[in-house]
Amino acid sequence: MLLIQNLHTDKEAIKLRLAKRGTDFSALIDHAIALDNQRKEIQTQLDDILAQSNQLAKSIGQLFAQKKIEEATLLKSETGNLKEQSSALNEALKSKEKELLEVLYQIPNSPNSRVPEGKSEADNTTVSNHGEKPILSQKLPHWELCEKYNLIDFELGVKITGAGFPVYRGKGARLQRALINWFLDKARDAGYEEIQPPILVNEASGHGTGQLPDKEGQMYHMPIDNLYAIPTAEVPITNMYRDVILKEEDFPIKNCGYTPCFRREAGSYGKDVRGLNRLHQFDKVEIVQIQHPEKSYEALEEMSTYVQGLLQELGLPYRVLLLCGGDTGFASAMTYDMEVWSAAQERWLEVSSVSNFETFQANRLKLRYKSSSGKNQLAHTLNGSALALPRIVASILENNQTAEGIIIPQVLRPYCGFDIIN
RNA sequence: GGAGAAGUGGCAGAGUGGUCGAAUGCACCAGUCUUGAAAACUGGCGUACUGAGAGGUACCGGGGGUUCGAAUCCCUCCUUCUCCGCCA
Repeated sequence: MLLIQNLHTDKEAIKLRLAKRGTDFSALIDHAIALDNQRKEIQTQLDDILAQSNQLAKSIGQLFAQKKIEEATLLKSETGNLKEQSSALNEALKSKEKELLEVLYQIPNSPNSRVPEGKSEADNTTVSNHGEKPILSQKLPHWELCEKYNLIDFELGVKITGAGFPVYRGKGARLQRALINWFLDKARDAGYEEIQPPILVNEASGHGTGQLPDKEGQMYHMPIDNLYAIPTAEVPITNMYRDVILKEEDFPIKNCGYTPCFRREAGSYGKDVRGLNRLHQFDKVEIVQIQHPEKSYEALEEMSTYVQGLLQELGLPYRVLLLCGGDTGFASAMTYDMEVWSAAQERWLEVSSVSNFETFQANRLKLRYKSSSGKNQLAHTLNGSALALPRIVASILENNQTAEGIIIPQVLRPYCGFDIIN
């Protein structure tokens, strides 16, 4: 959520930056400012009435103490009017605040100046390309390879749960475990503290990172206890810092965590959901940083470099995209996507998204730090996948297929305990 | 799941309807003293909204209520502790 104070002071600049998303948010911003001005006015009136009430109550108290019952009773009769006014104003204030919040919830983060203008993924900038696309004699898509080598059983998952809940078995399961462990070890080496968070979160956490209220339909919800299955470890890990005031020397905070992730993916169809391309349950190692505002873009680059290092070690051809305004996530100010080449599908698959949210999340989270001047200021939050498993697996299987079997990347062999799937 | 007790500032802890945003102690910050430190002394020491400022308002686990007035009374939810039950 954008800061209403910033909308007051930087209105035009923010409008200009938001325009890069390809949608005009001017009207919403003007509306928000108008609502906030109305809110302030009501607030001032209410404060004034409450001040009068408090004064009166104090006087009544004193009169009672002095046993001046009659005078006190007289004053009491004056309070009715004030009470009516204050409860009316209070209601007006609450509804105005709610109205304002609803408008603010609709305004996405304002993109960083380096973010290119554009409406859709077609307008993303390719920052770099790495590695060679393999030339294969046989090109089986990963879902056929999974069946051939009995690695992942999609239909068994349908039987047990439903589409998008695959069953990993044998070397398929071991490869999963190997990837998770390798990712976590690499993250730890890079200075990230390993976290094992809960994978069910409460409503407050959903609001903290912005999944609620707008993306409610994308999460699995357990109404009996009003808990949500996390769509990413970002939710529980970032929420560790909800309502926290950090010291400046606490920066940077670097956390990583492996969790299963659950996404309803309502509305997806076709080739996008084939095989491992899009699942309802998948595994991911996430990296999260809480940073000083002056250091957050440095951190973004560092995280991008880190993720690319993983892809290089896995030997997967990949490209880095700087997302355009329209494709940048709602809460993000700037996002790099890493996509790996899927040799049999002959398409790029997104395996990581590294974003700087600046204060957008911190504002909702009330995640602040005490600056050297002693003032509490919002921190910056960043996160990225490092990495999401399914598409990495798809890419390894497809790119490394040979007549003899699927060659396991060197770095994973000690973790897998085998070097080929055949 | 059942029964009981409790939740107050960074921590400890007083406060059971009226000058209480909250005593006191510890911690912390600044100053005095000291070559320096410690001790002692003096002062400061929560967050948010609002206002140019003085100030005003809200917050004593969350929400709601009673009252002229609530940390204090009532309802409800959450959390913690003790006992019982169940259980990886």
